[in-house]
Amino acid sequence: MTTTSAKEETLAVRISRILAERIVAGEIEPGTRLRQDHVAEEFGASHVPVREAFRRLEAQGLAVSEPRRGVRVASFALSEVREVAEMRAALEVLALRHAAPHITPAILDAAEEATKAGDKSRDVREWEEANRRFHRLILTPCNMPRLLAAIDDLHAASARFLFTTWRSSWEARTDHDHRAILAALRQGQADQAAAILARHVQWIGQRPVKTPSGATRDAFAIVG
Amino acid sequence: MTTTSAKEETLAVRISRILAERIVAGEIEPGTRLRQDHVAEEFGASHVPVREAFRRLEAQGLAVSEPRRGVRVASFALSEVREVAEMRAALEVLALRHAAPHITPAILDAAEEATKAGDKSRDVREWEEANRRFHRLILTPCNMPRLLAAIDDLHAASARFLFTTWRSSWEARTDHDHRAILAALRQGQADQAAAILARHVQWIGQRPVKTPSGATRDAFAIVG
DNA sequence: ATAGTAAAAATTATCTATAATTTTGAATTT
DNA sequence: AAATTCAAAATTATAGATAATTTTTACTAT
Repeated sequence: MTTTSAKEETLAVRISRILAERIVAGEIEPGTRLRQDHVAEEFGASHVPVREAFRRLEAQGLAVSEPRRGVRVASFALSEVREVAEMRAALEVLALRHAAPHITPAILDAAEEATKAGDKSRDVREWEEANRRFHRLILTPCNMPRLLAAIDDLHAASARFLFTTWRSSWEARTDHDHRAILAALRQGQADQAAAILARHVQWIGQRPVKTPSGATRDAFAIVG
Repeated sequence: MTTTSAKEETLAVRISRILAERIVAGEIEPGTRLRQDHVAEEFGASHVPVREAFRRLEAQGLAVSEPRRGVRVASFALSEVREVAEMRAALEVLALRHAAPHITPAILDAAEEATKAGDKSRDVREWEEANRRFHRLILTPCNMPRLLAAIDDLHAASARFLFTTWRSSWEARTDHDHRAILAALRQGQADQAAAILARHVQWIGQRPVKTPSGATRDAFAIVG
């Protein structure tokens, strides 16, 4: 997600950001058509910036577009969840390898705080926010903007799967992986930390879930 | 204009593809402003599809856009070249691991052909085409569309660096890495193939080069 | 001469309007 | 009753026009 300053944000960027949040949160079901005039009306805009927003969502993998047939919310199969998880593992490991030498004790403390916040979380949304904060904290020092942007998009996709599955039912749990990663980093064992991270990100849960429309289907989520 | 497009390709897609080719080929220098009305006029279109094309280029990392200040061709520093190379290594290794079990002898033969074509190439463009064909052939069987799309974008970025550097001066050379990768795959040694691929993709050459505007600067390129 | 400032030109971002295409739904036929 | 066809409605894609902003240029003052 390319974040521009809130004030100097173009209309297309704002629209795409808000639509992305809704799709990730599971408020709009996969396959739902996004109709440009409806979206335009909602935001009090014309459809030109809406179309640009659609192109952004498309690039993020949150929407798919067919010429002359419009745009719909991207669907996802188990295979795609796995794909995103494996890509995250590969890229986060790369980022951590480069970040490790630049991670300060202050960063590790902040990451510890994020882990605690995750353990205390009351719902999925809270947990996801803390989890993303943890990952961002330990990866950002790699100083590779393109890599971090790619990881951000994959995180959004992961969060989508997560929210779809644990929409209402959520019970806090202590995140042993996060603590193990921090312990390894504190001891300067970057390889060990990377290995745990790789496994951690690919943890996939699976359970039946109710869709917003009432149907029941098999769902799954990455929880790392 | 006559909107009877022979293909089912939208105008925005065609414009972004052609602009991407130019940027990758080094025909437009980094930092050059892309002015929507000029582009629109050239393609005989209005600026709406042009703006959409710009959003696509932005997502591919080939252009950068600032609100109200327009879009310019993305510049690149050595650090960014390295970043792309490392991302490619991480993702191509992942793709190869999944592709390996599904690679048939016919695919390996085709990849061998691509390698030979690369060895015979008379200019960079020819070599790059053969090189990309080789990588696509051995990676496509992984059957992970999102991963392959990400790799494609990284290839485009790599090609950009390559063309900038070896624009005119090119001498063919036999690609030992490609042959070693194929040999390992023929013997069912996927890990070995992946290891060579990872190193191969990160090979970075460095040399002084003349820019289109006449200046001389240090350039570099991934050649794998 | 150089720096600062204001008017002019160019450019971006958006809106309104129009053409083309697809989807929907009813009427007709098998 | 099911399938097919054709017209109407909805929707997408593009064009043309307008307002806002930035960049450039020219002018003035030091």
